[in-house]
Amino acid sequence: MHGYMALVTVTLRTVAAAANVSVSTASRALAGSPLISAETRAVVDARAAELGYRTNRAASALRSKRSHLIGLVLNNFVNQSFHTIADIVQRKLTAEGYQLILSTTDGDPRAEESLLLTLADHGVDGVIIIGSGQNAGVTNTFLEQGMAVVNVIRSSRDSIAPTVLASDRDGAFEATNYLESLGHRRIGYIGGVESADSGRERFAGYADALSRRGIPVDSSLIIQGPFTQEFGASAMAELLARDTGMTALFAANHEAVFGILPVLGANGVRIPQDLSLICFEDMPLLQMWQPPVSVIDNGATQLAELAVDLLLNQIKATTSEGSTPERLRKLTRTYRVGAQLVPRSSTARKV
Amino acid sequence: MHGYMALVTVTLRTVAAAANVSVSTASRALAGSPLISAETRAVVDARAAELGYRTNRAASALRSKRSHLIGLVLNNFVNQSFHTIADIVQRKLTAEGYQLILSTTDGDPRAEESLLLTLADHGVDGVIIIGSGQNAGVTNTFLEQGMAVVNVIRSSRDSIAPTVLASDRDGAFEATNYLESLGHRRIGYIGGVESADSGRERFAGYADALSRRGIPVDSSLIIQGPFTQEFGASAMAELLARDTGMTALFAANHEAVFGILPVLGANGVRIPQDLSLICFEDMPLLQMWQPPVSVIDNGATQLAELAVDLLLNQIKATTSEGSTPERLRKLTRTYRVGAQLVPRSSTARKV
DNA sequence: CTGTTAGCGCATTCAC
DNA sequence: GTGAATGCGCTAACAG
Repeated sequence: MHGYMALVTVTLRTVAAAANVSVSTASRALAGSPLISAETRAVVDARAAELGYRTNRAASALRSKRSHLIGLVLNNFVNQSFHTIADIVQRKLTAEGYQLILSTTDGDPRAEESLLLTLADHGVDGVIIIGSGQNAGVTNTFLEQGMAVVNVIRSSRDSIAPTVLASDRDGAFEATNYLESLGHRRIGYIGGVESADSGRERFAGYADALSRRGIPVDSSLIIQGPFTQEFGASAMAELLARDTGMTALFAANHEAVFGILPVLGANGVRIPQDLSLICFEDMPLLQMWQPPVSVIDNGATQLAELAVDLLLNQIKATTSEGSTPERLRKLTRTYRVGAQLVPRSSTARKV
Repeated sequence: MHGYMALVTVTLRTVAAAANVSVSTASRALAGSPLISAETRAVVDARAAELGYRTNRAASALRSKRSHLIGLVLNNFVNQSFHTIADIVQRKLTAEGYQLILSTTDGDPRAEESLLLTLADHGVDGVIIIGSGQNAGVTNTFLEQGMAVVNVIRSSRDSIAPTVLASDRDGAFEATNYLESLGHRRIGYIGGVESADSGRERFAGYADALSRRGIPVDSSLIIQGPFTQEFGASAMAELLARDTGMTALFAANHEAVFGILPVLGANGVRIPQDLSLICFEDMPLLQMWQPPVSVIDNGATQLAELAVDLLLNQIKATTSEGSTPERLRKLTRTYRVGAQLVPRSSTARKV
C-alpha cells in the first residue's frame, strides 16, 4: 500500500493504463456509472486503490461544474447559534462528500457581497447564508446560474431562495405567556433593535402575549438595543434603576445576556426570588448558571439540518433538471422551525 | 455596471478580446506581471472591471497548483480555544485572499487521515492542524509535495512541520504558584489525561510548583480524566466528598470546567471563601461567573495568528524556492506562545 | 458497454 | 512587451 506515499501524481490516465482501459472508462467506473460492466469496474477500482488514486477536484470542477464545495456565510463567531449551525452544517456536508468553506462578514453587506463573489470564484455548489438581506441580487443570480442557495435565520426581502427561520414571534410569545402563567404582570423586556427581523418579531411576541391577557405594554419596562454584551449590561442597570415593580424579565437579545447576568449578580438580585428570568436561545452558560436559566430554545440544530437538506435537494435537482424559471419559482418558500420552552430554575411563581 | 449580472460567463478570453490583446497578455496584466506595459495593464484592468471578470479558481488551481484554499482541521467545535482559532484564522486568511475549509475530526485519527486526503484532493495550499498526532506520515508527504503544514496546540511526534504550542507546563506552574503565593497548601487538581500533551504538561507544571515549595504531591487531591463536562462534574463531586482539607483548586481540564462549576454551586461551596478557584483557558463564561473566575489565558489568539503567519510564509517560500529537502529540514521547529495569569475574584488569600 | 475526441479556463513556456 | 501554443486532469458528447 503506497497511496499518498507516491510522489508521482497518479491521475486517471495512470489508473486507466494499469487497468487496460481508456481514461473515460476509468472515469465512468470510478464515478459509479451504470454503463460499466461489473468486471471492468472491479478491475478499475482495484487498480485505483492500489495506486492510491485520488480525483483532482480542481480538474473535476473545471470540467463538470461541480466542486463539492459549499460556502457558509456567517455574521460572526460569537453567537452560540452560529457555532451550532457551523458544526452541524460541517458534519452533514462532510458525510455527503462536501467540504465547507466558512467565512464571516461582521454583518457588513459589502464584505458579504465580496465574499459571495469569491465563493463563486471557487465554484461552490451552494451557499448557506446567515446574511444581511442586502445581497439578494447576487444570490438570485447565483440561483439562475445553477448554484444552490439557502437563507437561514435572517430573511432577505427579494431573495428567491428558500429561507429557514426560527420562530421568533412564537417563541417570545411562549416565553412571555409562561411568565404570565406564573402570575407575573410586570414583565421587563430587553431585546434587539426593531430593524432586525429577530428583534422586531420577538418584541411582537412579547407585546401580543401581554395584550392577550390585557396587560398594558409599559415602555418603562422595555429597552431595545444592539446585539452586544455592553448594551445588555447598561440596559439591565437602567431597568433596575427605574424601580418599575418588575418581577420578571425576558432577555430576548442573546448577546446582551452576557451583560445582563453579571449586572444582576453584582446588584445582588436573587433569581428567581427577586426576579424571574427567561432568555432566548440556549447555551451551555445558561444551563450551568446558578440557578440554571429557563430558555426558549430556538432550535439551531434543526435550523441547520433543514438548511443543509434544502441545499442538498437543490443541488440534486439542478443536476438533473437544470435551473428552469419554473423550478426557481417553486424554490421560494419560508420554513419555520418551532421554538421550545425549556423551563429551568430561574423562573418561579410570583409571590 | 453589470458585473455578476452577466449570465454569459466572462472568461479571460472575453476580457482579452475586449482589450484587443492576447489571452496571455490579459492573464499577465491581471496577475500584475512586471512584463506588461502600464497602458496595456490599464486597458485590461478597465475591460475586466467593466465586464465583471472573475478568475475561475478551479481553472487557475488546475494550471498553477495554487487553489487559494486553506484547510483547518479541528477536533471539535466545543472548546473555546478552537472557536477563537477558527475565527482568527478565517479573518487573517480572507484578508490575504485565501478561503478557509473547516472540518472537524472528533479526535479520530482515521477520520483525520481521510479528511487530510480530501483536503489534498481540493488542492489546498496549506493546512493548519489541531490534530491527533497520528498522521505525520500524511502531512510530511504533503510538505514534500509542496503543501504548507502547521501543527497547532497538539504536537505530532514525527511531523517535520512547524508546531505552535501553548505553554501548558509554564501556565500550570504559574497557576499553582499563584495559589501558593496566596497561602494555599492543599491545592486540588482536576485535569486531563496524561496521554494528552496538555494533560501531561499541565500536571507537570502543577507538580513542579508544589515541589518547588516542598509541598507534597498528594494523590487524594488529584483527579485526571477525559475532556468532558461529565468527568468534571464527577471529579468535583468526588473531590468534595473526600474531605481532604483542600482550600484551592486548579481546574486544568477546560471541558471539565463546565461540570465543575455547577457542582460547586449545587454544593454551596463559596468562592473564594471556602475554595479558591483558577482555571486554564479563558472564556466568556468565566469572566461573568459570580464571582469572576481567575484564569490562565493560553493565548489562543496569538496561537492562531502565529500559525497563520507560519503557514503563509511557507506558501511564499514554496512558491519561490520549491520544497527542497534542506528547506523542509529548516521548517521543523517548535514555537511556544506564553501563557498569562489573569487574576479575578475567584482566588483569595487563605484565611 | 467502451474508446475517441474535445474542451472546461487558465498560466506558462517558447518564440518574436 | 506581447502573442501563439500547450496542457494541467478530468468529464461528457459522440461514435461505435
